[in-house]
Amino acid sequence: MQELPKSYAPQEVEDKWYQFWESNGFFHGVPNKQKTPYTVVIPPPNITGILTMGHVLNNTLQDVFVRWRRMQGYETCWVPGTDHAGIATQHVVEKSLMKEGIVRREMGREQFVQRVWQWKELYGGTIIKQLRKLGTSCDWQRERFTMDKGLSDAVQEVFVRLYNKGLIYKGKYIVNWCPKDHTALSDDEVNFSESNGHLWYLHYPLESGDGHITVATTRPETMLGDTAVAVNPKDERYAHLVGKKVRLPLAHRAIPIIADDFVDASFGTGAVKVTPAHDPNDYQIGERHALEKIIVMDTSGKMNEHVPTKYRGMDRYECRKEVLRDLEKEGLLEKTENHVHSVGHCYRCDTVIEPYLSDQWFVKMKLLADKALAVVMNGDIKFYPDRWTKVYEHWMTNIRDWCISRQLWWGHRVPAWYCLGDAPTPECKNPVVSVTKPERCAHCGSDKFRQDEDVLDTWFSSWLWPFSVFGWPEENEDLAYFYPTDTLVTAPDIIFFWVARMVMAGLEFRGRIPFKHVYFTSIIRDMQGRKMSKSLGNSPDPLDVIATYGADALRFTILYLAPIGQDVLYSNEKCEMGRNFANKIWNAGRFLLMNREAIEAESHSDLSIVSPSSPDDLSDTWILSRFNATVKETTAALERLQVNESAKMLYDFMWHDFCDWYVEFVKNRIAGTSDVNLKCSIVNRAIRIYEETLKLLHPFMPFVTEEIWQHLDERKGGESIMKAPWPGADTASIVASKEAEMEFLQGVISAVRTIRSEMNLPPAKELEVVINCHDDLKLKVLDANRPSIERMAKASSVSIGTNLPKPGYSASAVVQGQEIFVPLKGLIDLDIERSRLEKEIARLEGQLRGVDAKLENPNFAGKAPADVIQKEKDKRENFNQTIVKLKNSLSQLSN
RNA sequence: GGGCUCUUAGCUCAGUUGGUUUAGAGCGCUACCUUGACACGGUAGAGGUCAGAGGUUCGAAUCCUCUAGGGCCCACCA
Repeated sequence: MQELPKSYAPQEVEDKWYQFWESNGFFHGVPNKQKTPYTVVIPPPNITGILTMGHVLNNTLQDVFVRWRRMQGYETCWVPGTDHAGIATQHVVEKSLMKEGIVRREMGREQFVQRVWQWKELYGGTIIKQLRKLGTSCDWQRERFTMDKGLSDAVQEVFVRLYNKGLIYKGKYIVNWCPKDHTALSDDEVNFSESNGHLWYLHYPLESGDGHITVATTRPETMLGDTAVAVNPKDERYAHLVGKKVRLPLAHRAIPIIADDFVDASFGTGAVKVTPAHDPNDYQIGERHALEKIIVMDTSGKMNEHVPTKYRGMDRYECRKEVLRDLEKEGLLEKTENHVHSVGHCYRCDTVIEPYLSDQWFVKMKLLADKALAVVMNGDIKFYPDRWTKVYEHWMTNIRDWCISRQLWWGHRVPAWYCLGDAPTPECKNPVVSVTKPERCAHCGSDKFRQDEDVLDTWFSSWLWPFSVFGWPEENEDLAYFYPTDTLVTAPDIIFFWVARMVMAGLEFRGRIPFKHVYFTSIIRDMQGRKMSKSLGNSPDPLDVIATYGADALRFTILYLAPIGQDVLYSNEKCEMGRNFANKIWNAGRFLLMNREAIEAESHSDLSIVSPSSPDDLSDTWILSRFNATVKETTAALERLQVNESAKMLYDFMWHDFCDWYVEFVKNRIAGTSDVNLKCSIVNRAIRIYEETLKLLHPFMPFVTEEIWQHLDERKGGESIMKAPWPGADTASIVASKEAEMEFLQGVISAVRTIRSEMNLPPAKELEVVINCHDDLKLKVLDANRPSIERMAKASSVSIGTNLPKPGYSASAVVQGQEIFVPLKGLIDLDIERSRLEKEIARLEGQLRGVDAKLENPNFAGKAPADVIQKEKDKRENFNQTIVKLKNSLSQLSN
């Protein structure tokens, strides 16, 4: 066996092992009746996306769950894929065309869509390649894209089914319109932000000629489309005007003054201009009062033919200025106030959205939402952390219909057809909804049809993801076996976009929930707490991090840092923790292998055939106890989805228990014997525990664990740690008394080390140690581990006995009631020792006072459980004894 | 306007149902150590009235109320 390098070099092994796993098909899941399935579907990243720290957290978490369950014997299937991301992708391709001087509209729809496909083949899915660098064990044979044939079929099928059920309808409604992208946006795609605007007070003259009514508005240009002025019916100031008319300035139209409850009499002047075609509230008022709806802008936000000639063709903001100037000229602008209000922006291009009346397709949500709410409220689906349940509930009970049409070219086209017959009947205006083009119009018999121009919201394909990836609507074995999925790991900001809608779709089309657990991840922020964003340039490139620190280091660090539902402040330097840990694991393995080799050479035999000795050694019993406790607790934490907890426990066990103490004991025991068989068994046991620990670590750090595991033994071709069984906890090996014995032993060693350090004694200086022990069990422990104490405390001799006198000029300590003396004649500085002891006594007396106070409190004695009281009494006893002994030492210091 | 969340060592954060805690970790800091696994390391330290006030309890970082200050989400206030 070649010697392992001194430190772990992730860059040299990661790709090798990833290819090994993938080419051996270890990631692939197939229906297997003998096993329980464990299914995860990836939240499909945008095809335009590149890997961010958010993806790293999200996908590492999924990988931990999947690798862990796979080792537990589940038939795992983690379906990866990408989302076609309508607006985002169209944008990217449009931009690249622009560089060639090509305008989308000029090249035509068909050609453009073709270009997007070309773009996708060339550049799309970068993120998928990057994910492999992270080590994700996705089932790549099942990779899907939301525009794949099968998934597109699913979309069409769903549209038709919902339409036939009356849950999809087409209507004229006020939608959020992006004048730049020329498309409607769903409510969720609009970002509202506070902005400093103005409130303009406009005079609308009464038609009767006597006076005017003043309205306040933030968008004066829309006044050209006003069809009423509304006041609150209870507002006495205006009661006499209701039913009268005003003359709309500039447009010179007469419009009525109406009364509507919506109007807040205390805001502005208490009178509102009503523009039903350009404001959602005004639209509602318009519906209630049968007002005309005048659209005054075109789809680019320019004023159209329904406004006076002089404003036509003006941009909405240019028009705003012009309208204000004209009103002022006519003396109709009363005043202008500064006004902070919230303005909606397009989530893609940040253009101010325009409420706009247009023809759109909608999904009726009420019925779907009621069912989807129920399965979360009754616990069929559990959210982690639970508090998102409330957010979900609030949204689901206040849900509005979902606008699913988008005026884009890239996406799933609405499967609705319009008759183009030469002799249309009135019914021919109604669309025919069908997956395929209808052969003949049922009304006029024509065979000419035009398909709806709109495409569907991207989320209209994502909400089917948990079953469309398995081939739905086709019923097949995969779908039957792998659906429903188990754990969904996603960011809380898409709880409405995606999570809620998947629940609806799952129930509607499969009759079953789409997943059982939803893990909402943390948000990764920079050290100032800002969100990672392109414009701030504060998002590290995970691939750089992997190149510098290694994938395992990144994975472990981010898992360790991210408790469920708390945001994480991240910087690259934090990955040093993971890198150092990987290196620590590496070197522990290196130590064991080096020793085994040395012993094999010494014994001229194959060490692996020598079985481990029975665990009569305390360090063996202890490490087994600690190991099994770690298995138990780590597994339990994973079951609660508390990945950071399990990461911490493994870190502590591997570093502090295994390396800091156990390996040191192993060193001492090997050095302390010439019996080769004994040496073999000591190292074999250590290797075995180490190997089991590697398995526990594997889901977190797949690469380093595989690399070492492959060195640990001669492995056959297709063997991998990722196929090894997840260790089970042998609870019988968890022995509290043995852990207590070890704690005592560690305490003794630490006490001597502390004396050495505080007395400024050189590390190489060997010390005499005298232990005065009055406890039979502890005596046995000390006696059995004398060589370890000698080595680990650097002692030339260790005298152990009952009633040993305190040597003169010695430093002292008390561990669990037993006195430890280190004779230091000629070396001791009495002042240092005195202050050491005084400080310790003072500290203990402080503790003692606390315990005394508790015990003297009659309420405590009366109400606390007996075991708690006993514990406090034991504590008091301990403190007392220790204090007495230390005081004794103090008084005899100079003897 | 509603709702959620956070405030624990210089920094970044753990702390599951209130009691084995003398409140932990990593980084940073101090002293010593290049000892045959590891300086990406070891040993020993310093450092916190758990944001503040009240309450419940025998007992609170942990449960409740309020206050202050961060962050987030939802909502039609023109």
